[in-house]
Amino acid sequence: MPKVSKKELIIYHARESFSKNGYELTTLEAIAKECSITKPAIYYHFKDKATLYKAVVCPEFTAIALKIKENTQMGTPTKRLENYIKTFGEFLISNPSFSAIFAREIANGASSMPDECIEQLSRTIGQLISILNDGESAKTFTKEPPFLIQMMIVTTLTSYNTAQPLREKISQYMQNKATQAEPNFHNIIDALSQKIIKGLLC
Amino acid sequence: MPKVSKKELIIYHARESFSKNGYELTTLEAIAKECSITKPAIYYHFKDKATLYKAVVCPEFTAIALKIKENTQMGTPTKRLENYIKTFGEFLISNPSFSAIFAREIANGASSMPDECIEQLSRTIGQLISILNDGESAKTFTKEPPFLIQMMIVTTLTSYNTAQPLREKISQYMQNKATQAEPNFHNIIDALSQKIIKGLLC
DNA sequence: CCTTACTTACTAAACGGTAAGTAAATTATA
DNA sequence: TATAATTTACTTACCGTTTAGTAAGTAAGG
Repeated sequence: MPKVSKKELIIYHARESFSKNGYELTTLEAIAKECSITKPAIYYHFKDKATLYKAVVCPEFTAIALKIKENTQMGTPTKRLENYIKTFGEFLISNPSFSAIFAREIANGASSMPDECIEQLSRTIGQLISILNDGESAKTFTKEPPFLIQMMIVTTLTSYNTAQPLREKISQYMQNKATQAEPNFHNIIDALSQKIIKGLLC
Repeated sequence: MPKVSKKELIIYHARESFSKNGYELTTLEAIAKECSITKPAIYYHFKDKATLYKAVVCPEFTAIALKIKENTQMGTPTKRLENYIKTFGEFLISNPSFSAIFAREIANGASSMPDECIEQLSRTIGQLISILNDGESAKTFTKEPPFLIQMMIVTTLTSYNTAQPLREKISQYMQNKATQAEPNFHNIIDALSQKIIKGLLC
């Protein structure tokens, strides 16, 4: 029996809606309905819509930053980079709302991203930079712009998730091409990891 | 003296706003103001907001599909793939509004993308599939999910553009790390192209 | 009796879209 | 060729709905 407070319930349904519909198309009325309460009840727990949004996204950015840090401390640069990519990918699997929220934030230039999240993101990228630098020093990696590598990892994976409906629509236009079975996301993570590491090796 | 019709002027300013603010936060009133006309004048030229949006995005998708086709017909699979990536990248440079619009469409699962654009996108991906297949047959490329490669190319490049404000914010949190000069976008295209091709080679 | 956790009822503003009118250009007609 | 009719390209004024946010009231628990 999950003993979840009403506040957490609101956050849960808000996350679903922000992920599915985006910030603008999410209405507090709809969230309230999902929670079987009324809209002003949300205002009892949260100052306004933007604050609710923060309550939705900040924990996710904090969690991913923590996991990345935990999983990319030890081993060779290659192994650490592999773990970086896999940790991020696995996080997207266990937090299905995150891909869409993150992809929209990037598309919007992070204009509405709370500072707290940006700080967590910097930590994550700082970790990536340290891995790339170590790999460079050890002459295993070539020198590349770290932010490009970050984008290759995170936007490829998040967009692969959000673009699933697009893939389905596109495959309808591809009658001629053989419709191969869609790889599952674990395979996509592995394939991306291999491609990026191979691309970086000296 | 650029002889541009009022209709084209509306499309121009609409593109600017859709790119900068997204579909929901773009108001017809604001577009009208930019054109020095009134809102109903827009309705004289376009049925509704969605139709105006189509008029903004469809030409871009058609143009990129055409350019890709033109530039990736001849040469070795490696050269064709390089051209695919570079053509896409150069298109983003000459069409600065496109990155944000495209990135948002992907983030939204292309739910509001006109069928016409999806058809153009399918053509583009069809072209990529043919390059990858040829490379596979020639034993130069390993077999990879084409859609993953497509995402690695297009979302990395579009997001690299849209994420520029984010990069600036992040660099403020990175006092300790040396702030290396930001590579220009041509270099990013080259670097991505090399990484992807290297990752795909047998 | 006071705080918690709400509900009902409401306001204000924004925004997509429309109705109706009009000046200027274009075309048809006498 | 002068004039009447029509179309083009708008404007002013407005409507209806949606939605964030608020004021005020209330039932339950400590």
